[in-house]
Amino acid sequence: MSQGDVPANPRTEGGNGATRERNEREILAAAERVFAAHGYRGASLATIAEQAGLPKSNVLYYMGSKRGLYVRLLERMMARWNALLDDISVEDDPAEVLEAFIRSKMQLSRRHPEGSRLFAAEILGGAPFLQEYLRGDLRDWVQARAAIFRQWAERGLMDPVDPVWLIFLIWSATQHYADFEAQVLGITDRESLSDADVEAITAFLTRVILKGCGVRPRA
Amino acid sequence: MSQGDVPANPRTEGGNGATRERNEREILAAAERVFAAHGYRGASLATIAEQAGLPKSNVLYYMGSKRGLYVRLLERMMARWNALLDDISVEDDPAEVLEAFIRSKMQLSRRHPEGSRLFAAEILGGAPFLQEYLRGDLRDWVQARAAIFRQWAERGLMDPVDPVWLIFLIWSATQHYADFEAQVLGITDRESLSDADVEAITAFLTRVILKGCGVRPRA
DNA sequence: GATTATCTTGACCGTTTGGTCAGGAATGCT
DNA sequence: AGCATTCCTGACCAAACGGTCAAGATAATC
Repeated sequence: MSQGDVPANPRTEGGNGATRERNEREILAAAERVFAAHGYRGASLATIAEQAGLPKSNVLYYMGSKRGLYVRLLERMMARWNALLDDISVEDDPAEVLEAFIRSKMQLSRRHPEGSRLFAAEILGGAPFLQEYLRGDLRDWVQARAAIFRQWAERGLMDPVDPVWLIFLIWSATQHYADFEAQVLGITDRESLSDADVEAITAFLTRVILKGCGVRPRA
Repeated sequence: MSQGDVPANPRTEGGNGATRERNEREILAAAERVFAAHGYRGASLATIAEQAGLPKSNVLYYMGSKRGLYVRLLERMMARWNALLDDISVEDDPAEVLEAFIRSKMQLSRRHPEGSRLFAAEILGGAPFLQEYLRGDLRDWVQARAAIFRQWAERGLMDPVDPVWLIFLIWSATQHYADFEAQVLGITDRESLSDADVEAITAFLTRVILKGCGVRPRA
Protein backbone atom coordinates (compact mmCIF):
# COMPACT_ATOMS: atom_id res chain seq x y z
CA MET A 1 0.00 0.00 0.00
CA SER A 2 1.59 3.23 -1.08
CA GLN A 3 1.44 6.32 1.05
CA GLY A 4 -1.73 8.35 0.77
CA ASP A 5 -3.84 5.32 0.03
CA VAL A 6 -6.93 4.92 2.12
CA PRO A 7 -6.49 1.83 4.29
CA ALA A 8 -8.87 -1.06 3.67
CA ASN A 9 -11.40 0.47 6.00
CA PRO A 10 -14.63 -1.52 6.02
CA ARG A 11 -16.55 1.63 6.83
CA THR A 12 -15.88 3.05 3.41
CA GLU A 13 -17.06 0.03 1.49
CA GLY A 14 -20.39 -0.60 -0.09
CA GLY A 15 -21.96 -2.78 2.48
CA ASN A 16 -21.72 -6.37 1.23
CA GLY A 17 -21.62 -9.09 3.83
CA ALA A 18 -24.66 -10.47 5.56
CA THR A 19 -23.47 -9.73 9.10
CA ARG A 20 -22.77 -6.14 8.30
CA GLU A 21 -26.12 -5.70 6.65
CA ARG A 22 -28.03 -7.17 9.56
CA ASN A 23 -26.20 -5.19 12.22
CA GLU A 24 -26.39 -1.94 10.33
CA ARG A 25 -30.12 -2.36 9.90
CA GLU A 26 -30.51 -2.96 13.61
CA ILE A 27 -28.38 0.05 14.52
CA LEU A 28 -30.15 2.37 12.10
CA ALA A 29 -33.56 1.36 13.42
CA ALA A 30 -32.54 1.89 17.03
CA ALA A 31 -30.80 5.17 16.25
CA GLU A 32 -33.83 6.49 14.39
CA ARG A 33 -35.97 5.93 17.46
CA VAL A 34 -33.52 7.51 19.87
CA PHE A 35 -32.66 10.53 17.71
CA ALA A 36 -36.37 11.08 17.04
CA ALA A 37 -37.18 11.10 20.73
CA HIS A 38 -34.27 13.21 22.00
CA GLY A 39 -32.78 15.11 19.07
CA TYR A 40 -29.16 15.00 17.96
CA ARG A 41 -27.55 16.29 21.11
CA GLY A 42 -29.91 14.52 23.47
CA ALA A 43 -29.37 11.08 21.97
CA SER A 44 -26.57 8.96 23.38
CA LEU A 45 -24.64 6.21 21.66
CA ALA A 46 -24.95 4.06 24.76
CA THR A 47 -28.76 4.14 24.53
CA ILE A 48 -28.69 3.43 20.82
CA ALA A 49 -26.32 0.52 21.32
CA GLU A 50 -28.47 -0.89 24.11
CA GLN A 51 -31.61 -0.70 21.98
CA ALA A 52 -29.79 -2.33 19.09
CA GLY A 53 -28.57 -5.10 21.37
CA LEU A 54 -24.91 -4.44 20.67
CA PRO A 55 -21.98 -3.03 22.62
CA LYS A 56 -21.26 0.63 22.07
CA SER A 57 -17.93 -0.12 20.42
CA ASN A 58 -19.71 -2.14 17.78
CA VAL A 59 -21.97 0.77 16.87
CA LEU A 60 -18.91 2.94 16.35
CA TYR A 61 -17.23 0.18 14.38
CA TYR A 62 -20.05 0.22 11.83
CA MET A 63 -21.00 3.88 11.86
CA GLY A 64 -17.71 5.63 12.52
CA SER A 65 -19.13 8.45 14.61
CA LYS A 66 -22.33 9.83 16.08
CA ARG A 67 -22.35 12.55 13.46
CA GLY A 68 -21.92 10.04 10.64
CA LEU A 69 -24.75 7.89 11.96
CA TYR A 70 -27.04 10.89 12.18
CA VAL A 71 -26.23 12.13 8.70
CA ARG A 72 -26.83 8.67 7.31
CA LEU A 73 -30.27 8.59 8.89
CA LEU A 74 -31.11 11.99 7.49
CA GLU A 75 -30.03 10.90 4.03
CA ARG A 76 -32.14 7.77 4.26
CA MET A 77 -35.15 9.86 5.19
CA MET A 78 -34.53 12.32 2.37
CA ALA A 79 -34.35 9.40 -0.05
CA ARG A 80 -37.72 8.13 1.13
CA TRP A 81 -39.09 11.63 0.78
CA ASN A 82 -37.78 12.06 -2.74
CA ALA A 83 -39.13 8.68 -3.78
CA LEU A 84 -42.70 9.90 -3.60
CA LEU A 85 -42.12 13.10 -5.50
CA ASP A 86 -42.82 11.90 -8.98
CA ASP A 87 -43.32 14.27 -11.84
CA ILE A 88 -46.58 16.03 -12.44
CA SER A 89 -47.71 18.02 -15.42
CA VAL A 90 -50.04 20.90 -16.11
CA GLU A 91 -52.19 18.45 -18.05
CA ASP A 92 -52.90 16.34 -14.97
CA ASP A 93 -56.08 16.67 -13.00
CA PRO A 94 -55.53 18.96 -9.97
CA ALA A 95 -57.94 16.99 -7.81
CA GLU A 96 -56.17 13.73 -8.52
CA VAL A 97 -52.71 15.18 -8.02
CA LEU A 98 -53.56 16.94 -4.75
CA GLU A 99 -55.29 13.89 -3.35
CA ALA A 100 -52.37 11.67 -4.32
CA PHE A 101 -50.02 14.20 -2.75
CA ILE A 102 -51.91 14.25 0.54
CA ARG A 103 -52.30 10.49 0.56
CA SER A 104 -48.70 9.61 -0.17
CA LYS A 105 -47.40 12.17 2.31
CA MET A 106 -49.72 10.74 4.94
CA GLN A 107 -48.49 7.24 4.21
CA LEU A 108 -44.88 8.31 4.46
CA SER A 109 -45.50 9.77 7.92
CA ARG A 110 -47.35 6.65 8.95
CA ARG A 111 -44.86 4.17 7.57
CA HIS A 112 -41.85 5.92 9.01
CA PRO A 113 -43.01 7.83 12.08
CA GLU A 114 -39.57 7.82 13.69
CA GLY A 115 -37.93 9.09 10.53
CA SER A 116 -40.59 11.75 10.30
CA ARG A 117 -39.96 12.86 13.86
CA LEU A 118 -36.21 12.76 13.31
CA PHE A 119 -36.65 15.14 10.40
CA ALA A 120 -38.94 17.34 12.46
CA ALA A 121 -36.45 17.54 15.31
CA GLU A 122 -33.72 18.52 12.87
CA ILE A 123 -35.81 21.37 11.47
CA LEU A 124 -36.93 22.41 14.93
CA GLY A 125 -33.31 22.86 15.97
CA GLY A 126 -32.68 25.17 13.02
CA ALA A 127 -31.78 22.47 10.47
CA PRO A 128 -28.00 22.64 11.11
CA PHE A 129 -27.39 19.57 8.92
CA LEU A 130 -30.04 20.24 6.27
CA GLN A 131 -29.54 23.86 5.28
CA GLU A 132 -28.06 22.89 1.94
CA TYR A 133 -30.87 20.49 1.13
CA LEU A 134 -33.58 23.00 2.07
CA ARG A 135 -32.08 25.82 0.02
CA GLY A 136 -31.26 23.51 -2.89
CA ASP A 137 -33.12 20.43 -4.04
CA LEU A 138 -36.18 20.93 -1.87
CA ARG A 139 -36.60 24.57 -2.86
CA ASP A 140 -36.39 23.64 -6.53
CA TRP A 141 -38.99 20.94 -6.07
CA VAL A 142 -41.37 23.32 -4.32
CA GLN A 143 -40.96 26.03 -6.94
CA ALA A 144 -41.56 23.58 -9.78
CA ARG A 145 -44.80 22.39 -8.24
CA ALA A 146 -45.84 25.93 -7.38
CA ALA A 147 -45.48 26.90 -11.03
CA ILE A 148 -47.89 24.15 -12.04
CA PHE A 149 -50.40 25.13 -9.36
CA ARG A 150 -50.30 28.68 -10.69
CA GLN A 151 -51.05 27.49 -14.19
CA TRP A 152 -53.98 25.49 -12.93
CA ALA A 153 -55.29 28.63 -11.26
CA GLU A 154 -54.91 30.59 -14.50
CA ARG A 155 -56.90 27.95 -16.32
CA GLY A 156 -59.63 28.26 -13.74
CA LEU A 157 -59.14 24.77 -12.35
CA MET A 158 -58.59 26.07 -8.82
CA ASP A 159 -58.63 29.32 -6.84
CA PRO A 160 -55.60 31.60 -7.20
CA VAL A 161 -54.17 30.76 -3.77
CA ASP A 162 -50.46 31.09 -3.07
CA PRO A 163 -49.15 27.64 -4.06
CA VAL A 164 -46.21 27.72 -1.65
CA TRP A 165 -48.44 28.32 1.36
CA LEU A 166 -50.64 25.53 0.05
CA ILE A 167 -47.75 23.08 -0.03
CA PHE A 168 -46.79 24.05 3.51
CA LEU A 169 -50.37 23.56 4.60
CA ILE A 170 -50.41 20.02 3.23
CA TRP A 171 -47.02 19.27 4.74
CA SER A 172 -47.94 20.51 8.17
CA ALA A 173 -51.33 18.82 8.27
CA THR A 174 -50.01 15.42 7.20
CA GLN A 175 -46.85 15.59 9.29
CA HIS A 176 -48.83 16.46 12.40
CA TYR A 177 -50.17 12.97 12.93
CA ALA A 178 -46.71 11.45 13.09
CA ASP A 179 -44.83 14.22 14.86
CA PHE A 180 -47.50 15.11 17.39
CA GLU A 181 -48.74 11.57 17.82
CA ALA A 182 -48.51 11.89 21.60
CA GLN A 183 -50.82 14.90 21.49
CA VAL A 184 -53.32 13.32 19.11
CA LEU A 185 -53.49 10.10 21.13
CA GLY A 186 -53.70 11.91 24.46
CA ILE A 187 -56.53 14.16 23.38
CA THR A 188 -58.55 11.56 21.52
CA ASP A 189 -57.95 8.97 24.25
CA ARG A 190 -56.52 6.39 21.89
CA GLU A 191 -53.60 4.02 22.27
CA SER A 192 -52.73 4.15 18.62
CA LEU A 193 -54.15 5.29 15.28
CA SER A 194 -55.80 2.47 13.34
CA ASP A 195 -55.76 2.14 9.57
CA ALA A 196 -59.37 3.27 9.61
CA ASP A 197 -58.43 6.39 11.58
CA VAL A 198 -55.71 7.24 9.09
CA GLU A 199 -58.10 6.71 6.20
CA ALA A 200 -60.68 8.97 7.85
CA ILE A 201 -58.10 11.69 8.46
CA THR A 202 -56.84 11.43 4.89
CA ALA A 203 -60.37 11.74 3.55
CA PHE A 204 -61.03 14.71 5.83
CA LEU A 205 -57.88 16.55 4.78
CA THR A 206 -58.46 15.84 1.10
CA ARG A 207 -62.02 17.08 1.28
CA VAL A 208 -61.30 20.26 3.23
CA ILE A 209 -58.18 21.26 1.33
CA LEU A 210 -59.55 20.55 -2.16
CA LYS A 211 -62.77 22.35 -1.40
CA GLY A 212 -60.87 25.15 0.32
CA CYS A 213 -58.78 25.74 -2.79
CA GLY A 214 -61.81 25.59 -5.03
CA VAL A 215 -60.44 22.67 -7.01
CA ARG A 216 -62.90 21.79 -9.73
CA PRO A 217 -63.04 18.35 -11.32
CA ARG A 218 -61.65 18.42 -14.82
CA ALA A 219 -64.53 16.48 -16.34
CA MET B 1 -37.62 27.43 63.53
CA SER B 2 -39.29 24.24 64.67
CA GLN B 3 -38.54 20.93 63.08
CA GLY B 4 -40.38 20.22 59.86
CA ASP B 5 -40.47 23.83 58.86
CA VAL B 6 -39.28 24.64 55.42
CA PRO B 7 -36.06 26.64 55.74
CA ALA B 8 -36.11 30.18 54.44
CA ASN B 9 -35.26 28.99 50.97
CA PRO B 10 -35.47 31.82 48.46
CA ARG B 11 -36.39 29.30 45.79
CA THR B 12 -39.76 28.67 47.39
CA GLU B 13 -40.76 32.30 47.71
CA GLY B 14 -42.98 34.32 45.47
CA GLY B 15 -40.39 36.19 43.56
CA ASN B 16 -40.17 39.66 45.08
CA GLY B 17 -36.89 41.47 44.81
CA ALA B 18 -35.75 43.33 41.75
CA THR B 19 -32.49 41.42 41.32
CA ARG B 20 -34.25 38.10 41.44
CA GLU B 21 -36.86 39.21 38.95
CA ARG B 22 -34.29 40.47 36.48
CA ASN B 23 -32.08 37.39 36.68
CA GLU B 24 -34.95 34.97 36.49
CA ARG B 25 -36.27 36.69 33.39
CA GLU B 26 -32.85 36.46 31.77
CA ILE B 27 -32.46 32.81 32.67
CA LEU B 28 -35.92 31.83 31.46
CA ALA B 29 -35.39 33.58 28.14
CA ALA B 30 -32.05 31.89 27.56
CA ALA B 31 -33.37 28.50 28.68
CA GLU B 32 -36.35 28.74 26.37
CA ARG B 33 -34.04 29.24 23.41
CA VAL B 34 -31.71 26.41 24.33
CA PHE B 35 -34.42 23.89 25.24
CA ALA B 36 -36.29 24.76 22.04
CA ALA B 37 -33.22 24.15 19.91
CA HIS B 38 -31.94 20.96 21.56
CA GLY B 39 -34.79 19.42 23.58
CA TYR B 40 -34.68 18.58 27.26
CA ARG B 41 -31.81 16.12 27.22
CA GLY B 42 -29.81 17.97 24.61
CA ALA B 43 -29.84 21.27 26.45
CA SER B 44 -27.04 21.93 28.93
CA LEU B 45 -27.08 24.23 31.94
CA ALA B 46 -23.67 25.53 30.98
CA THR B 47 -25.01 26.77 27.63
CA ILE B 48 -28.08 28.29 29.25
CA ALA B 49 -25.93 30.05 31.85
CA GLU B 50 -23.60 31.37 29.18
CA GLN B 51 -26.47 32.76 27.12
CA ALA B 52 -27.97 34.34 30.22
CA GLY B 53 -24.62 35.92 31.06
CA LEU B 54 -24.39 34.26 34.47
CA PRO B 55 -22.28 31.54 36.07
CA LYS B 56 -23.82 28.10 36.07
CA SER B 57 -24.09 28.06 39.86
CA ASN B 58 -26.27 31.13 39.71
CA VAL B 59 -28.72 29.45 37.37
CA LEU B 60 -29.06 26.57 39.81
CA TYR B 61 -29.40 29.00 42.70
CA TYR B 62 -32.51 30.52 41.10
CA MET B 63 -34.00 27.48 39.42
CA GLY B 64 -33.06 24.64 41.73
CA SER B 65 -32.55 22.04 39.03
CA LYS B 66 -32.63 21.49 35.29
CA ARG B 67 -35.90 19.62 35.63
CA GLY B 68 -37.46 22.45 37.65
CA LEU B 69 -36.38 25.03 35.11
CA TYR B 70 -37.84 23.00 32.28
CA VAL B 71 -41.16 22.42 34.03
CA ARG B 72 -41.41 26.10 34.81
CA LEU B 73 -40.95 26.95 31.13
CA LEU B 74 -43.61 24.45 30.12
CA GLU B 75 -46.03 25.89 32.64
CA ARG B 76 -45.39 29.40 31.39
CA MET B 77 -46.12 28.27 27.86
CA MET B 78 -49.30 26.47 28.90
CA ALA B 79 -50.44 29.65 30.63
CA ARG B 80 -49.91 31.64 27.45
CA TRP B 81 -51.81 29.00 25.55
CA ASN B 82 -54.72 28.98 27.96
CA ALA B 83 -54.93 32.76 27.91
CA LEU B 84 -56.23 32.77 24.37
CA LEU B 85 -58.82 30.07 24.86
CA ASP B 86 -61.76 32.19 25.80
CA ASP B 87 -65.27 30.87 25.86
CA ILE B 88 -67.33 30.48 22.74
CA SER B 89 -71.01 29.75 22.39
CA VAL B 90 -73.26 28.05 19.87
CA GLU B 91 -74.81 31.42 19.24
CA ASP B 92 -71.55 32.88 17.94
CA ASP B 93 -70.78 33.19 14.26
CA PRO B 94 -68.68 30.21 13.07
CA ALA B 95 -66.78 32.31 10.58
CA GLU B 96 -65.82 34.88 13.19
CA VAL B 97 -64.84 32.27 15.77
CA LEU B 98 -62.74 30.20 13.38
CA GLU B 99 -60.96 33.24 12.01
CA ALA B 100 -60.26 34.52 15.51
CA PHE B 101 -59.01 31.06 16.43
CA ILE B 102 -56.62 30.89 13.50
CA ARG B 103 -55.47 34.45 14.01
CA SER B 104 -54.81 34.22 17.74
CA LYS B 105 -53.04 30.87 17.38
CA MET B 106 -50.89 32.34 14.64
CA GLN B 107 -50.01 35.31 16.82
CA LEU B 108 -49.10 33.07 19.71
CA SER B 109 -46.67 31.15 17.53
CA ARG B 110 -45.24 34.37 16.20
CA ARG B 111 -44.92 36.13 19.52
CA HIS B 112 -43.33 33.19 21.28
CA PRO B 113 -41.55 31.12 18.66
CA GLU B 114 -39.11 29.59 21.15
CA GLY B 115 -41.89 28.64 23.51
CA SER B 116 -43.77 27.15 20.61
CA ARG B 117 -40.75 25.10 19.58
CA LEU B 118 -40.12 24.07 23.17
CA PHE B 119 -43.67 22.73 23.32
CA ALA B 120 -43.23 20.99 19.98
CA ALA B 121 -40.01 19.31 21.10
CA GLU B 122 -41.72 18.08 24.25
CA ILE B 123 -44.56 16.50 22.24
CA LEU B 124 -42.12 15.11 19.69
CA GLY B 125 -40.29 13.26 22.43
CA GLY B 126 -43.53 11.62 23.58
CA ALA B 127 -44.65 14.39 25.97
CA PRO B 128 -43.04 12.83 29.08
CA PHE B 129 -43.79 15.94 31.16
CA LEU B 130 -47.16 16.83 29.62
CA GLN B 131 -49.11 13.58 29.60
CA GLU B 132 -51.35 14.75 32.39
CA TYR B 133 -52.11 18.06 30.74
CA LEU B 134 -52.88 16.45 27.38
CA ARG B 135 -55.22 13.85 28.85
CA GLY B 136 -56.82 16.36 31.21
CA ASP B 137 -57.37 20.06 30.66
CA LEU B 138 -56.48 20.11 26.99
CA ARG B 139 -58.69 17.17 26.14
CA ASP B 140 -61.63 18.78 27.92
CA TRP B 141 -61.07 22.02 26.04
CA VAL B 142 -60.98 20.22 22.69
CA GLN B 143 -64.11 18.21 23.42
CA ALA B 144 -66.02 21.31 24.50
CA ARG B 145 -65.17 23.11 21.28
CA ALA B 146 -65.88 20.02 19.21
CA ALA B 147 -69.38 19.87 20.68
CA ILE B 148 -70.07 23.41 19.53
CA PHE B 149 -68.72 22.72 16.05
CA ARG B 150 -71.08 19.75 15.81
CA GLN B 151 -74.04 21.89 16.73
CA TRP B 152 -73.08 24.40 14.09
CA ALA B 153 -73.01 21.58 11.57
CA GLU B 154 -76.45 20.41 12.66
CA ARG B 155 -77.78 23.91 12.18
CA GLY B 156 -76.37 23.95 8.67
CA LEU B 157 -73.82 26.66 9.40
CA MET B 158 -70.92 24.47 8.27
CA ASP B 159 -70.23 21.05 6.75
CA PRO B 160 -70.43 18.05 9.07
CA VAL B 161 -66.68 17.53 9.26
CA ASP B 162 -65.08 15.84 12.25
CA PRO B 163 -64.42 18.78 14.59
CA VAL B 164 -61.43 17.17 16.32
CA TRP B 165 -59.60 16.67 13.06
CA LEU B 166 -60.46 20.26 12.21
CA ILE B 167 -58.90 21.55 15.42
CA PHE B 168 -55.76 19.53 14.71
CA LEU B 169 -55.66 20.92 11.20
CA ILE B 170 -55.72 24.47 12.52
CA TRP B 171 -53.12 23.70 15.16
CA SER B 172 -50.73 22.07 12.75
CA ALA B 173 -51.06 24.72 10.07
CA THR B 174 -50.51 27.63 12.45
CA GLN B 175 -47.77 25.95 14.46
CA HIS B 176 -45.86 25.11 11.32
CA TYR B 177 -44.60 28.60 10.73
CA ALA B 178 -42.94 28.79 14.13
CA ASP B 179 -41.74 25.23 14.50
CA PHE B 180 -40.54 24.72 10.95
CA GLU B 181 -39.34 28.27 10.49
CA ALA B 182 -35.99 27.04 9.22
CA GLN B 183 -37.73 25.09 6.47
CA VAL B 184 -40.06 27.91 5.50
CA LEU B 185 -37.24 30.43 5.34
CA GLY B 186 -34.92 28.07 3.48
CA ILE B 187 -37.45 27.22 0.82
CA THR B 188 -38.85 30.69 0.30
CA ASP B 189 -35.35 32.23 0.42
CA ARG B 190 -36.17 34.65 3.19
CA GLU B 191 -34.21 35.75 6.21
CA SER B 192 -37.29 36.19 8.33
CA LEU B 193 -41.05 36.40 8.04
CA SER B 194 -42.35 39.97 7.95
CA ASP B 195 -45.61 41.12 9.48
CA ALA B 196 -47.00 41.29 5.97
CA ASP B 197 -46.00 37.66 5.34
CA VAL B 198 -47.73 36.57 8.50
CA GLU B 199 -50.82 38.52 7.57
CA ALA B 200 -50.86 36.94 4.11
CA ILE B 201 -50.47 33.46 5.57
CA THR B 202 -53.22 34.09 8.10
CA ALA B 203 -55.55 35.28 5.37
CA PHE B 204 -54.68 32.28 3.23
CA LEU B 205 -55.33 29.79 6.03
CA THR B 206 -58.55 31.48 7.05
CA ARG B 207 -59.83 31.49 3.51
CA VAL B 208 -58.94 27.90 2.68
CA ILE B 209 -60.08 26.38 5.96
CA LEU B 210 -63.36 28.29 6.19
CA LYS B 211 -64.21 27.54 2.61
CA GLY B 212 -63.05 23.96 3.02
CA CYS B 213 -65.44 23.43 5.92
CA GLY B 214 -68.28 25.09 4.10
CA VAL B 215 -68.68 27.77 6.73
CA ARG B 216 -71.54 30.02 5.74
CA PRO B 217 -71.87 33.58 6.98
CA ARG B 218 -74.64 33.85 9.55
CA ALA B 219 -76.26 36.90 8.00
C1' DG C 1 -23.64 50.71 62.09
C1' DA C 2 -24.92 46.28 63.09
C1' DT C 3 -27.48 42.43 61.78
C1' DT C 4 -29.81 39.67 58.75
C1' DA C 5 -31.41 37.96 54.31
C1' DT C 6 -30.24 37.65 49.69
C1' DC C 7 -27.08 37.08 46.08
C1' DT C 8 -22.70 35.39 43.82
C1' DT C 9 -19.31 32.11 42.44
C1' DG C 10 -15.08 29.09 42.04
C1' DA C 11 -13.85 24.68 43.41
C1' DC C 12 -15.25 20.27 43.48
C1' DC C 13 -17.85 15.54 42.94
C1' DG C 14 -19.59 11.39 40.75
C1' DT C 15 -21.51 10.12 36.35
C1' DT C 16 -22.07 10.11 31.49
C1' DT C 17 -20.48 11.65 27.13
C1' DG C 18 -18.28 10.46 22.24
C1' DG C 19 -14.45 8.24 20.80
C1' DT C 20 -9.89 5.19 20.69
C1' DC C 21 -7.41 1.08 20.71
C1' DA C 22 -5.36 -3.33 21.24
C1' DG C 23 -6.15 -7.80 20.77
C1' DG C 24 -8.79 -11.79 20.17
C1' DA C 25 -12.67 -14.42 17.60
C1' DA C 26 -14.99 -15.60 13.51
C1' DT C 27 -15.19 -15.90 8.61
C1' DG C 28 -13.77 -16.15 3.69
C1' DC C 29 -10.58 -17.40 0.21
C1' DT C 30 -7.10 -20.09 -2.26
C1' DA D 1 -4.14 -25.80 6.04
C1' DG D 2 -2.76 -21.14 5.85
C1' DC D 3 -3.58 -16.49 5.53
C1' DA D 4 -6.15 -12.17 5.24
C1' DT D 5 -10.11 -9.79 6.06
C1' DT D 6 -13.86 -8.76 8.77
C1' DC D 7 -16.01 -8.71 13.09
C1' DC D 8 -16.24 -8.06 18.08
C1' DT D 9 -15.57 -5.87 22.61
C1' DG D 10 -13.67 -4.62 27.32
C1' DA D 11 -10.65 -1.26 28.98
C1' DC D 12 -9.61 3.18 28.79
C1' DC D 13 -9.57 8.50 28.00
C1' DA D 14 -10.45 13.53 28.23
C1' DA D 15 -14.28 16.40 28.19
C1' DA D 16 -18.81 17.72 29.53
C1' DC D 17 -22.71 16.68 32.34
C1' DG D 18 -26.06 18.09 36.55
C1' DG D 19 -25.54 19.24 41.01
C1' DT D 20 -23.34 20.58 45.81
C1' DC D 21 -21.13 23.52 48.94
C1' DA D 22 -18.67 26.82 51.59
C1' DA D 23 -17.33 31.26 51.79
C1' DG D 24 -17.54 35.81 50.52
C1' DA D 25 -20.03 40.05 48.46
C1' DT D 26 -24.05 42.87 48.40
C1' DA D 27 -28.50 44.77 49.81
C1' DA D 28 -32.21 45.50 53.08
C1' DT D 29 -33.88 46.43 57.63
C1' DC D 30 -33.88 48.41 62.13
